[in-house]
Amino acid sequence: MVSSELAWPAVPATRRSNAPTLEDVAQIAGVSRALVSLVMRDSPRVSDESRKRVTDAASRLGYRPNLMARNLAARKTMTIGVLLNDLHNPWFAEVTDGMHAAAERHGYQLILASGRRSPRLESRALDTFLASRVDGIIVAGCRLSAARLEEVASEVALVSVGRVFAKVSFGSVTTDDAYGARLAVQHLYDLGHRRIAHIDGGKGAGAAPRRTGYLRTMRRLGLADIAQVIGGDFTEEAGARGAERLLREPVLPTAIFTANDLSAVGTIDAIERGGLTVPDDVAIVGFDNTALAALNHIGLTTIDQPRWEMGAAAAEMLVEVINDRGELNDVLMSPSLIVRRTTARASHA
Amino acid sequence: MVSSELAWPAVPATRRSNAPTLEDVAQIAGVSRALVSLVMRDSPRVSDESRKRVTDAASRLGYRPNLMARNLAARKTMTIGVLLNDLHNPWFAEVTDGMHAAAERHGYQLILASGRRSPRLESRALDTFLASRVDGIIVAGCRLSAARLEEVASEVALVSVGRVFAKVSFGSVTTDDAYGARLAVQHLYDLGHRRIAHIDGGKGAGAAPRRTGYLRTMRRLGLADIAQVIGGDFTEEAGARGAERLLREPVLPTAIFTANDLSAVGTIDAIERGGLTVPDDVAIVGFDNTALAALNHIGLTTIDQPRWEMGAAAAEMLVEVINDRGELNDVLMSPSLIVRRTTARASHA
DNA sequence: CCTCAAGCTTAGAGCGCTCCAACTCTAGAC
DNA sequence: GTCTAGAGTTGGAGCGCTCTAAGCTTGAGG
Repeated sequence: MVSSELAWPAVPATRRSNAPTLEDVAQIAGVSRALVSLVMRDSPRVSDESRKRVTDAASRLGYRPNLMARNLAARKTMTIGVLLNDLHNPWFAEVTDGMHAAAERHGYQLILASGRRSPRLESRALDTFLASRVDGIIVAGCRLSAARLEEVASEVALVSVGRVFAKVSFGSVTTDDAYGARLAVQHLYDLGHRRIAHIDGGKGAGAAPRRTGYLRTMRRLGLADIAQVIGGDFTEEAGARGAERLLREPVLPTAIFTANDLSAVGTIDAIERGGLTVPDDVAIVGFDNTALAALNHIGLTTIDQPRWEMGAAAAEMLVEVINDRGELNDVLMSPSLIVRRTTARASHA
Repeated sequence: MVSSELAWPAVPATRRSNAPTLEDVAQIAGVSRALVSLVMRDSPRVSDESRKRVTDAASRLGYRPNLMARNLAARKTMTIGVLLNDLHNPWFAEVTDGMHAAAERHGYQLILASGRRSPRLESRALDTFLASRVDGIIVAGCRLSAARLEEVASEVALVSVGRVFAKVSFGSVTTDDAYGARLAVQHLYDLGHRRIAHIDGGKGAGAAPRRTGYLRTMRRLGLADIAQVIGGDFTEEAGARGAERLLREPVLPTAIFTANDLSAVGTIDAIERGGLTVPDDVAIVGFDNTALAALNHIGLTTIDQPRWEMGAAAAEMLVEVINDRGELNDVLMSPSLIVRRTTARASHA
């Protein structure tokens, strides 16, 4: 008892944690700290014998390099901070998968943070990334102002996915939403539809280009005079309200293009409640190709965004910039049409 | 030119990065490094005047504490690593929200990682957490073996959400799935249903207790002889197949309890394709109360898991343990019944 | 026998911060 | 006037790692 009490102060006050360090491994292996460091970093300039002694000692101790110490000393972290605006939206999941793949290929790690749909929290998460000295940042579906992002971009390379900003010093990867809208309208036109309405997404992300894409295509097809935009906000509710409003009009559209899949589901619901059938009485095209659209129960014709590829492209661009091998720019990716069961040839055609 | 060349070596070789440090702030403010450190950590033992000088200098320089250096020196990170098994599943989003709230309340940060449905990647993510010396780890819906998690738990406090493990040294927070199943069956029973079938989730997480909960409740209600479990796997497809199989039987169930919402949608779809209506011919109860169930278009009666609360409870428990104020144990949370439009009084009752 | 390059290994000076012991000042108690 | 108790501040020793420059072998070439 007494001996242990006496022994207590002998424990170096400078080592509280019991996690083994490089030093410990070096001591056991009978080599210098630097050599252990080289082995840990897979340096080729280490003899096989030394390597084995070190790895043996390390595994015996259960040694695990301390990333904070390593990154601090190496002055780089090999990690990319990814700010996801909303974990609830599966769009982000697939984009993130693409980023992971690209980052991995280049030896980078991803650390994720959720903005929880709040600009304030998003901003805070970015501060944490900066404080952690990540090598680059990707913001996905970010609600922050261009000014705030500029600020961040002045400290570290940054790429925005899913949202472009005019005249900024950071990169972006987005879908060509206007083109997607054109695909939707053209598809309906090809099926013989002429009276095609659009339930839009109001001020939501991507709503504007989808709306103008719709209008422009209608004009191009000579249908400008019967183009009809109903205000919405990307919710199921909005889709239903829009459809109800259309149902009250004297002459019904034969097809509706909604700003996203969720609204499309609301639209379908309202139309069926109104006693009409989809696609026979009214054809519907959504946007985003979410899991919802793919449900057999729904079978929604929609526009697919290359989410995975967008994530991969963003990470790829960022890595190139971090390594001074490229520069940031705005990448526009092409969406594609996914035909399912909510569209069919116009009945009067 | 020459002067700049001569000047080059004069730049201290010890400062490559241009990010300002504590030292820089101290110099500008005319105080010691220690004082700046105190101000940065909001210490109360700093005079107002010094505080102002320091904060002024800091903001002038755009100083931002280096988290790696801070955590290294402080021997703690005030962060909790959260391993999400699958970003695609919105279940994780809500659980994470709960964690965020609890962590925030205690001054902890969350860093997220995605296991992307792969045990190998999950394991790697845990290694990264350990290397980053997080103060605690929460694994959500983790597919890793108990042995592997034990290993991790031996290095840092760990809590599992959504999955219990027998006799382990880490905590868990899960839903009482058996009780949820009982709620579902009892609800149907109260509506007059007797012939209640179950389409299960096979070997999926939570499938077993839901199945046994169903069977036990049927027995308790004296319906053991007409209990019927159809094999499934949590997919829409499985729900449809199960329903089709039931439709081929001589005597139909008047109600079906499916292991999750997605299967329920498949079941509804198959039943309606079979010419029957929900809920008049067959009532359906799902499980999980996902966004899918809440869609107006679907209106699924289902069992709600207190996801947010589960996340919060997990983070809360972890923080208590980290601060030596509590211990890890297994928490079972109660689900509740959400009645929507896929259940109604049995027609023959 | 000396030289030298190649291959391995090491010492030591940081990285940017925290934390503790110690120091300097008042200002009030006696 | 001395003493003491804070309050405020500081130097310096780490935290665990990387990286540079230099050191030690060894064996081939001269």
